[in-house]
Amino acid sequence: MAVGLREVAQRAGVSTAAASRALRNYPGVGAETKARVLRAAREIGYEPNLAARSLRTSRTHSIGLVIPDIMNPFFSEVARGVGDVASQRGYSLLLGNSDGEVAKEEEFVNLLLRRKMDGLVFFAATSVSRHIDRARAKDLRLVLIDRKVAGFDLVRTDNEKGGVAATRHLIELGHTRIALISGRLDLGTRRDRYNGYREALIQAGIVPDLTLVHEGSVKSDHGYEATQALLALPSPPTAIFATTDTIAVGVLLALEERRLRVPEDIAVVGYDNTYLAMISRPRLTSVAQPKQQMGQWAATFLIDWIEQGRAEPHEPVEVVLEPRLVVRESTMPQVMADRSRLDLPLSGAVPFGPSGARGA
Amino acid sequence: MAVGLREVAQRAGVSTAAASRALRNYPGVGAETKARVLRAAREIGYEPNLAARSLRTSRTHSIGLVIPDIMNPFFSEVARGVGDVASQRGYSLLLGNSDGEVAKEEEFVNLLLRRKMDGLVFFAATSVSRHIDRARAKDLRLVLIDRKVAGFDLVRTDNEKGGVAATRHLIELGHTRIALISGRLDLGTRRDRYNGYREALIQAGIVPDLTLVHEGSVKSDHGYEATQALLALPSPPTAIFATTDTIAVGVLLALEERRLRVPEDIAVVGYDNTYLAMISRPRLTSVAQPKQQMGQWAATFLIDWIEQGRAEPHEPVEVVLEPRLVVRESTMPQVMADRSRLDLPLSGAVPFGPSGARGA
DNA sequence: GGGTTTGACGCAAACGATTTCACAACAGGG
DNA sequence: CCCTGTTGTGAAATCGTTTGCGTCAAACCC
Repeated sequence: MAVGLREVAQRAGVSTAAASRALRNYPGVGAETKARVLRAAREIGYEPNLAARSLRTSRTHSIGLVIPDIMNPFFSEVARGVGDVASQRGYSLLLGNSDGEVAKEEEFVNLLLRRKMDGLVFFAATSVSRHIDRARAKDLRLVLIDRKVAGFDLVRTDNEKGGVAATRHLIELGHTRIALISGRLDLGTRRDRYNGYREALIQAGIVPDLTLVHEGSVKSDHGYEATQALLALPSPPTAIFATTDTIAVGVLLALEERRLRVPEDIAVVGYDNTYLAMISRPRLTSVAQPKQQMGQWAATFLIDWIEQGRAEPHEPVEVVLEPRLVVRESTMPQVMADRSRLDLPLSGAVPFGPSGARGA
Repeated sequence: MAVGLREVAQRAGVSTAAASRALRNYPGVGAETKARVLRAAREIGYEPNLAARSLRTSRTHSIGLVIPDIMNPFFSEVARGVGDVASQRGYSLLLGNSDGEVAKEEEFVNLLLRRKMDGLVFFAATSVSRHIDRARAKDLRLVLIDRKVAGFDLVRTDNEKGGVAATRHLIELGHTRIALISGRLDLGTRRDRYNGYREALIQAGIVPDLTLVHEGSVKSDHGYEATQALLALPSPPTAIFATTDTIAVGVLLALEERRLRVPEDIAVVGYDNTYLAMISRPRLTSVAQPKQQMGQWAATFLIDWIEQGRAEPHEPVEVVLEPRLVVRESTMPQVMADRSRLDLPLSGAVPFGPSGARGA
């Protein structure tokens, strides 16, 4: 009943070897024979068994993607980018949600090993951990996004520059007491944004004030609570830089409850330019990262590596994409006044090319 | 260099057969031998090759998920539900974005066949198509979400009831001219919501007015444009039922531009209760579907089917989950006044059990 | 026309596990 | 002491491909 290569070969009156070569149009098989094999395959509805092929070739044509949570709009956009490139180049994508927990990450790395996936795109929770060392030992192909890990390729945006852009924008609007609300600062990306914030302040001759810096989680709750704390200060800030749109949403809520006007009383900048930023009222000025592109780059890298190999020893590659400040009403009321259309990135792929990237 | 079962067996001084049994703790191997094998395996860091296993057992322990677009918050929540159950039960999840295009769906079904995945959770673009027939012929295990296809299991929510709930809510608030803006009505779910809307109107003695019904896409653009059209009517509606939160976002935008107050001038209800609903201003009253649960159910179903098989011939099962109306300020200004916290579903799993479901 | 190159094709050995079956070894019962 | 049943173990077949190598005929060269 099972229709395998054997059946195809039999029907075409050739050996399985010939059939195999014909189907993959591999040299060494005559035109006429090939046609006969192809026809036979079509007639009996042959589909190659990829498990068998993998066993033989030790290539699975599948890559993994480990992210903290697919429900987070940032990650789902990246995932979309990875998925597009993967399917376009003939790879399957295996998805894993780690919730940022090392244990779950480890589980997926294990799976990668057992399934013999060809590679992995990885948002690591931390830069050093047992499973990453193991991955290194087994010389897995790993491409990281946003978190630098020694020895592996990395795709990221310039978060420091983003932090500078956001802060400088507020400074140019005349603000001097600018607060920062962030997730835990032990992570590279957040640390970079914070550094950018500091740097912009210092460059403008403003002395950074640590009472205006709130470190916590990236959840809206934290934005909400931190804002309340900030407003209770003797001299509260006139602007808030939330290093995540999700945090910014909490900030806006707290301000709304206090009946403070945004941006007249307090200006707010977010980060990531998810559609939270476009939907909130007022719409959020936010630092955009090319999320889909990040995914596309990571996948392209990984697959190129898989298919072309590498000269050894090699320097790990690092692609740094540029962030872009998108100004909306939460800092400048007039700016969106005439923009009537809403461009939710709810579907459709972005065009993708090497533009905007630079190696390092 | 490669460490396989052979090496483990050799090191433990047994045959590969014994080693295989020991590692899967399959009966027929002595306690002492087993211990030796396990230790040997651990010592040399053995990981079974799943491709080889699949080849032999014709089970891959992997399932596919085909959705239109992972960037759509509705689908990413469902995906999270599917992913959680899959990984909890030891399955890998392969993700495919179809963009609702039949061609891409077909591609993924092909892949399913070739990779010999154990099953597929599927948001089909249409109920009848070549690849679904093919799937039927090859007796693939398919579980559908939201779109009924003859002969296959289905997980859905009661969209008609949801439509009734939304509409009745507006009626109870005193509205009689209630518009509906929807995506294309040829899809079952949307048709059901529309039917619920009609039914609720008729039950309340209101004659449905077709000039108040706008069919188009589910994008925000459509909501925006349809609203403009509705406002241009000689007697415009006092309430709008948008059958998707994304549409509702466009509606709110159009109303805001006309300086119409929501809900005082026009009330708005959305559908899906994505976080768009919680973030927009005013927050949207919306019909909630238990999205993660839908995914969890679908995956549970599929895996149960895979592992336990079925009595043949079987009736396809249909699980219908209950929608729930979440009332917010876009219909009742006072309702959220004291709710200070924001509960963005940006991470974390929901508890999951059979509650709330009924078979059919 | 003999020798050599070429190209098409088949044989059979992998790949790394699972599983069937046969066979020891050993115990207990008659 | 033989027979039977139980339990643990190993040899070998198998899953469906790919691929190295050998064969053979046709084509080519001088």
